[in-house]
Amino acid sequence: MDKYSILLVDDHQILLEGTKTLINSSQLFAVRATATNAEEARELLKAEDFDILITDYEMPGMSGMELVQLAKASCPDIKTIILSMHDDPSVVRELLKMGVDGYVLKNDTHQSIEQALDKVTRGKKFLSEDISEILIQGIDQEKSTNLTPREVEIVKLIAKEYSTKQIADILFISERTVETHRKNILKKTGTSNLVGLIKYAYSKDLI
Amino acid sequence: MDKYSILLVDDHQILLEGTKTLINSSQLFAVRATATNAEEARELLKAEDFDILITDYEMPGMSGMELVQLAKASCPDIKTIILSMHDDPSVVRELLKMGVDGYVLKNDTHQSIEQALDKVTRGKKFLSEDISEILIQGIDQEKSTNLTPREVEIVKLIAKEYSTKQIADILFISERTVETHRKNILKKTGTSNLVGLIKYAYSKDLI
DNA sequence: CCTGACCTACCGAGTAATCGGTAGATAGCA
DNA sequence: TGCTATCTACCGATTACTCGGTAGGTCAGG
Repeated sequence: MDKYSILLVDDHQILLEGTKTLINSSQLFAVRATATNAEEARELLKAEDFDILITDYEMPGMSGMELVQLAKASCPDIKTIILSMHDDPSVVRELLKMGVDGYVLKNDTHQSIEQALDKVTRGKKFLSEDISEILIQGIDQEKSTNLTPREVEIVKLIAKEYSTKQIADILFISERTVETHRKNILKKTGTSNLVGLIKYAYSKDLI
Repeated sequence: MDKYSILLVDDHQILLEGTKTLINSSQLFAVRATATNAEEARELLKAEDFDILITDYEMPGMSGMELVQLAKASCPDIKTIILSMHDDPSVVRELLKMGVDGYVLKNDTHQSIEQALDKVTRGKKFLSEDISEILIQGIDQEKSTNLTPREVEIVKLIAKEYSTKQIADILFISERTVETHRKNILKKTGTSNLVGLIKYAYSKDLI
């Protein structure tokens, strides 16, 4: 059985070499190509099929995130692992939303990468321990709506089939204000009509 | 401890007497008053508090259903049991929706009434065996949408956030037709806007 | 003290949905 | 064959919602 072929991308040459050596010492995985920037990686992705993409997050030019998008677009089955110094919750969440399979912090032990490779090839997600903690916050935040309290209130009333006018009466505010809230809510939830809003409300347990 | 006081209503004198005797032989229940029509019963309900109302369904003048509504309105805690020859599913469902606590068929054994009294006083519902079967159909029918196939199709498209125009294009029919369908769907589902419709769709697993 | 987030409010133009009709075609069932 | 359900289609009036602005007041945190 062939080893899993890996494309390894990092703009730090030293880290690149070290990681490559580490991976190649494994029985299951082989770094088939490396790149020090996203554009280079992109060319390699076009030319050849890889099983796994391991990429830095912060890179000059195209970011790791964009690279992941490109990779997934041209090769939907590819597994992607982000190598990053970032433990910023919002970044992590965004990446996960985009379908990144693994997220490894650079200050983790090298075992993290091995574990990550093991997990993602089995179709699972891998997150460094520190990231898991972030994710717990993340889950909270994902359930929390990013709508303001007032907006949540209005969503609930909309979901109860009240019209703008009725909501205005209930909350003792102007119809104009309700309209403004609606507008902002639609923008925030990324939908363009009531239907999307209600579905959003369902997904957030607002109903 | 006092016996539960019962108001017994039936326009058939013989059945009224028989049932009264039956109940009064119980240690727990006592028929405190009887009536042979709904208006009479209504007066009694105004004058006095009862724990339980047992009423015929088919009566001259006001129906048992209306009587139940009145009773619940004036005395929300009252338990209501319907005595009926009807085993029409739609009738049974309608009654249950209205909050009737028990439903006993007249051709059931007299034990049914005793069981019904026992159950409703413990805050549970009672249904004659035959009725239970009807209810199983009822559940099926409640899950089935009563929308036509075409209408279901349109609901699903609405739920996917397509506008009337878009739906018309997708189905190769006129916008007018889609509008007509929407209208009919709203009427059938008893809602007046998209919000209610989407909630309906959720409840029916159409999404 | 200033900034940012939030709530409030208004305007106008445009689009979409609702309501209440009518009505022809078709197909199945009694 | 006649009844009923369904799908189709149109009309006009009205209401509701969407979108893109602007903008003032409040209040918390840096």
